[in-house]
Amino acid sequence: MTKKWTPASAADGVEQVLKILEGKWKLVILFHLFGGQVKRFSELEKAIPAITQKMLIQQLRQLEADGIVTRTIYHQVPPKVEYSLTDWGQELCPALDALLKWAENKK
Amino acid sequence: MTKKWTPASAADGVEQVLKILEGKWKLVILFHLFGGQVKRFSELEKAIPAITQKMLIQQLRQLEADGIVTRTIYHQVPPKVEYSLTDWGQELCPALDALLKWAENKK
DNA sequence: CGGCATCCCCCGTGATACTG
DNA sequence: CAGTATCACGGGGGATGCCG
Repeated sequence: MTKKWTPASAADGVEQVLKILEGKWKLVILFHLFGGQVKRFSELEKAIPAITQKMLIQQLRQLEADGIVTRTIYHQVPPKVEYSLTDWGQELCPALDALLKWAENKK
Repeated sequence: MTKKWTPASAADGVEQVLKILEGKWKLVILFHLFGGQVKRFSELEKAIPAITQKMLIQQLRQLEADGIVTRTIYHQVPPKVEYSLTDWGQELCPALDALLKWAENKK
């Protein structure tokens, strides 16, 4: 069943979501992790050449704080850190798919 | 069928969408217009007390430019302008619904 | 290799006052 | 009623350099 919204509460809810997705690079990062992919910090850097280290870290930390990505640290030399999506993060995929389909319908 | 994405193209597509939804007030406005509602400028002002005139206009203009809302002007005194969603704008509703449902699934 | 700190600039937002 | 114009500010984001 579709939930009952007031304009205010619905906008509030989606606003929370968009705040999570906000930030120039979050989506790019997410799409690189969708499908259960696990990537190292340096792999993400290579995959997204235009991003700066500062931004990559910052956005990853926010995604982590929001419970979307998981950070796994291997205490070894050289250091190794892997990023992957949480289950909840994976479930975001269909929602973004809906947005993409909507965008394609434009014309 | 689900479209085939490269991380880059998918991120690009959704980024365009988020750019459209961006802006502190767009979502609030949209939810006030969903379901075929037609609202006058002053009605939107009353419905969203915290917004300033400048912001309301600006966001409405951007939504209009993006093809999401329609602006109807009645040349009379006093002036009267009505805002409503385009068909494409209405179709955005289910996509936002998907985001809301995802957010509810958190915990 | 992975991450933090600092400086700086730009733009989105807000407050206020004025107009057709 | 439905805008436009102007000023001011705060924070997101970029560049660069240093640490464990």
